[in-house]
Amino acid sequence: MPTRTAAQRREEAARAYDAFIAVCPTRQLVDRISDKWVTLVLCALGDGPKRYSDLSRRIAGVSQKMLTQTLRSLERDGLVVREVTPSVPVRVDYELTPLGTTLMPLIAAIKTWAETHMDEVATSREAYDAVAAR
Amino acid sequence: MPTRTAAQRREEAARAYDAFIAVCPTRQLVDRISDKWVTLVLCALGDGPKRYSDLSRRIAGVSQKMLTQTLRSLERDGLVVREVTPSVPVRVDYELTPLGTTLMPLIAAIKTWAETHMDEVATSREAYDAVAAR
DNA sequence: CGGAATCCATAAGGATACTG
DNA sequence: CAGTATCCTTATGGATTCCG
Repeated sequence: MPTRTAAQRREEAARAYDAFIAVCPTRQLVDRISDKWVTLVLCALGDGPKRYSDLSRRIAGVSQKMLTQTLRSLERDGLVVREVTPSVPVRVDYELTPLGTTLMPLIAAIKTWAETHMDEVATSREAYDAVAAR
Repeated sequence: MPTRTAAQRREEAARAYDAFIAVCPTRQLVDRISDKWVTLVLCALGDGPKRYSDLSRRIAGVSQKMLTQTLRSLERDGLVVREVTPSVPVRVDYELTPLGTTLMPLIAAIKTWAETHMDEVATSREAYDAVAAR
């Protein structure tokens, strides 16, 4: 009889796998929200559908290339839907899918942590830099 | 004759964006956990202090350059502490600070979402790519 | 309006070699 | 052991131009 049960060994293996193998789902999700604009786009879509031009206006500083690229990847991941109205000129709306919506509480949690603790981080940075400057 | 040229409007947008970045703690946190290795390091430190060499072994695929760089930035942000034991050879341990520990539930939430929904994302990607291939 | 395609500067990051 | 320094390749992303 081993010192660890099969369940314990499985759990350890799963933890190791989940955390450190490149193909783990967590890694992929982190890569996803890592993108500079993904969070901002999801945030902008959080309170309802938006037109392409609305998004580009709301997310100041985004280039047309990056906005399109971000929207495409989100569409590919099934997090947003793209709806084209073939009028003249064309009208394109983007909307969160149900799956994309389930991601919003996560964004909210990140936001909450940030608003609660980022001042501590800022303080720590100043202290660190002050020492490094000497 | 417009009141402002396109260039002027772009410049204003960029300035507004900079201001937004400066005051937005969420943006800063996202930038932080966006880093490819930050989440993995925090995860590895989640169950106790680790030596430098332990970390580099546990986080398969990280180069020593990126590991050091990541640890430095986390130390600067006050999320981990670096403890040097001046033995021969040197021994360096890294440990989560209380502040760093408060970030763990967030990582856990991300992990949970990923494990719950990444298969849907994968399915969506396959469907999207299948259409694009035609 | 909502993109696609191209060009190009910069930054990120890996490999390697060396050090206290 | 725990880094630092350097080189060099690749990825990122902005600007610009053109199109249905």
